[in-house]
Amino acid sequence: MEDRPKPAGAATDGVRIGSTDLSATLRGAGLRPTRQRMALAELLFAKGDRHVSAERLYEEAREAKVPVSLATIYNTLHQFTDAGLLRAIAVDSARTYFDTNTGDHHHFFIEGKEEVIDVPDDAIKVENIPQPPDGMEISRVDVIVRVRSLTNSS
Amino acid sequence: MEDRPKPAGAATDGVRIGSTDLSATLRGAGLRPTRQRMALAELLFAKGDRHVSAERLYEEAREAKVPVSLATIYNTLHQFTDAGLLRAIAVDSARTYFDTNTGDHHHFFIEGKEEVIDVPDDAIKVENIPQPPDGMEISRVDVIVRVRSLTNSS
DNA sequence: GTCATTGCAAATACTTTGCAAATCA
DNA sequence: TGATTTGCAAAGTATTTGCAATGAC
Repeated sequence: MEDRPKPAGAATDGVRIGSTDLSATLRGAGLRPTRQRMALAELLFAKGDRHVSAERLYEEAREAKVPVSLATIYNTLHQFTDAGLLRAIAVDSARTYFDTNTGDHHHFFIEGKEEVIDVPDDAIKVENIPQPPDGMEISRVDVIVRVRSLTNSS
Repeated sequence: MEDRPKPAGAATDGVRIGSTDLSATLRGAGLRPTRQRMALAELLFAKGDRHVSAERLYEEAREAKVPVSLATIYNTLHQFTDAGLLRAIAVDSARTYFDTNTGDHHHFFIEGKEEVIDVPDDAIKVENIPQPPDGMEISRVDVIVRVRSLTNSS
């Protein structure tokens, strides 16, 4: 486990990453702005909010001619997540999706297409969240609205 | 894929399985009441609402001296799920949990212990669920309240 | 007896890890 | 230069599948 250092100065929730100053952002997160981290950050944050799997980001990196291995993709995604630049979402017990929007919001999960998209406008409100079990505190509340296409019924 | 037949007469949501009539329940779901299906159904439904992983059920079966293979555990869990006797929950992108309560309710997920428990009383209400994307219908809304112990902070 | 079901072992999908080579400050 | 990071290949974990043997009716 010599990879994946816990960054000291982790960013706080809801940070928005500009398409510039990536270098500074990485440094602020305690991560050296290396070629692959810069390139991956660019891919992740340049296009607005996204939900990517490791494999998808790997493909995009290949398409963009960014030299990077799948192992590095995984390491980087986790480093970014630990740094608060990404958020991991568990919708599908098969792969992990990483969300570039770390703010408070919820998701649609499109069954069949295995795709995650944001619920717009943060419309959803969850009421009456119960007391967590004894000695526990709530770390996050996730709402997943699973949808399927009206045709092509599974 | 000669295993895992889609049962014809799938049970409707919210069915409660009594500790008896397992045989009839299985038949009703289009599944032959075989030794292992009966035994697994017994393990699953006799003790009230539970959230089990395949591996956990496998252990329980071994402890109960039920002769069954892990492959059959997986097949059976999926057959029961397709039949509406179980519900699969994705909380942790690592393993799938199966819930014996198929009714409308939500979950706590205890980080660290990797354990799923029901939110009591169906207290949670989700408001303002937005329109699904075009040509899509909502199949389910899942709320996961992630909790962690106050001590032992991760 | 026939067809569904089971179990094994091999295969698959995703993710992690050890370690040597390359890179960054 | 010295510490971090990368990449490869191997390992690991959860799950699925092919197919011969077994079991249900």
